[in-house]
Amino acid sequence: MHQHEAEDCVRLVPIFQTLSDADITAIAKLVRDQTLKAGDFLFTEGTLADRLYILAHGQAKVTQSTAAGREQLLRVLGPGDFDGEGVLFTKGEHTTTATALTKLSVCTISQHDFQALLKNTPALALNVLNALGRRVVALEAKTTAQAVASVSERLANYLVETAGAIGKASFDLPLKKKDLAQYLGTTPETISRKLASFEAAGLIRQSGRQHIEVLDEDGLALQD
Amino acid sequence: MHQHEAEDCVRLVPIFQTLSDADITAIAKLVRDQTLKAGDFLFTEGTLADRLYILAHGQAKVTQSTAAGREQLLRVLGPGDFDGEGVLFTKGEHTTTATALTKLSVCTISQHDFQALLKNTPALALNVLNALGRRVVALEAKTTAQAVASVSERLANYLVETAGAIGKASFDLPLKKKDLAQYLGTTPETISRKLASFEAAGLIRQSGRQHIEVLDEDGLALQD
DNA sequence: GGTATAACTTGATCTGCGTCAAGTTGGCGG
DNA sequence: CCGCCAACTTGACGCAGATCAAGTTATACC
Repeated sequence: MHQHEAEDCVRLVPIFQTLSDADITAIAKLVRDQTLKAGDFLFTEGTLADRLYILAHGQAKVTQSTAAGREQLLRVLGPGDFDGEGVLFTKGEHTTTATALTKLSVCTISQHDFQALLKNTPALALNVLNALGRRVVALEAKTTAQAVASVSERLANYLVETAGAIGKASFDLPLKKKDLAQYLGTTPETISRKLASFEAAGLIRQSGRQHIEVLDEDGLALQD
Repeated sequence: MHQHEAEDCVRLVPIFQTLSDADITAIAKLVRDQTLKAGDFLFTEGTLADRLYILAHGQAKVTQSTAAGREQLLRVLGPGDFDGEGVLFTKGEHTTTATALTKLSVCTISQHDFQALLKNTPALALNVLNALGRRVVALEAKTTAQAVASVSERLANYLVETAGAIGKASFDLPLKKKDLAQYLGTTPETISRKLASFEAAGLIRQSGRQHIEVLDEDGLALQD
């Protein structure tokens, strides 16, 4: 059962997906898996980074905080996402904190084992390069948006993207407003106000705590 | 001479540095090198990304712009830095623009050749992973700083870092104020004012257009 | 070495959004 | 089904920093 969990986890992850069955079984043996409940930490800023974390089920958020104590949400991990690439280069400390948003299961591989894997499995190294490449592109886009776009723009854009990712115009926000605020680099109050004004403008409809219906995607796209 | 340039270029680059002489000579044969003058583009957003760019001499800036037309400076490339990792994964378009800041020479390798290199040289793949890992960490830090720190903080921090990187308290800014403003996510006017106020507070001394002397590093570090 | 021009400075004004504070609501545990 | 509490909303206010405008240097080029 445990073993089975581990193999599931390995099969789920894009960076392992193109590998042979034999490779996957071998990797599964190196994997340790654990279950966390919402609010638990996968790892925290400043601690030794010596394992790679792979999410099997559930969601987690990755944050970073400044001396001033404010926190920025960098990305949300879903099933198949991984983090902890501090492991990949010079052994060092985590520069971010990962917190479970839901009950979740996560698989980990030690730095040592993962580096050995990379050496023996060239295809894996390419897969990881691809994944990191995408991370860089996504982060660059986020940095740019943060710096040059207004909160309205960022929020409107987020709604359109999320609707697109989910595939329909009516959906539940995957994040609490507080987390969404951290993600967009603003405050819950401002999120509230902007959503209210979008609704007043007939661009969206809100109901319940988290439910949003996008009525006018084009209108949202041209929010200043 | 041309060949010599190429080999220089390959030797300069950290991702190639741990490789054997034989490998380096082989790689140098795949490299194409060119010279650009300040203001020229290495590549532009939206064009096909099919080469890896490695800076041999000079400096370049990497920027990204939004629909609204505003531009964000993501990073400055110096000798040995590389970019264009769009090449590394699914063939796609550049999501950023790179512009020469000075006269510079750059070496490029085609996607095809680079992927072949990666397959045949496992050590190279690891080096590239390390470099990308560092890029991710740096970008995460930049995103966080952008979102939660004031302009004063970001500017003060930039001055301290730059002084540290150069190794002395008195140095020339490597960037025009306009570019520095784009990098820090603000405007040239604000940079001017903040520098003036740092000088008034006795934290720095300015002379000429670009010259800065850091007088009180600790004082800068605790700018709000 | 003078002068044209981009780079920068300084000032005045305006505004988005953060902050603090005081409600209000939804949903879950008992 | 009720009451409690975190999550959210709404309002009032202030300020960092953007913007617009009008000088004031530097530096590069003839």
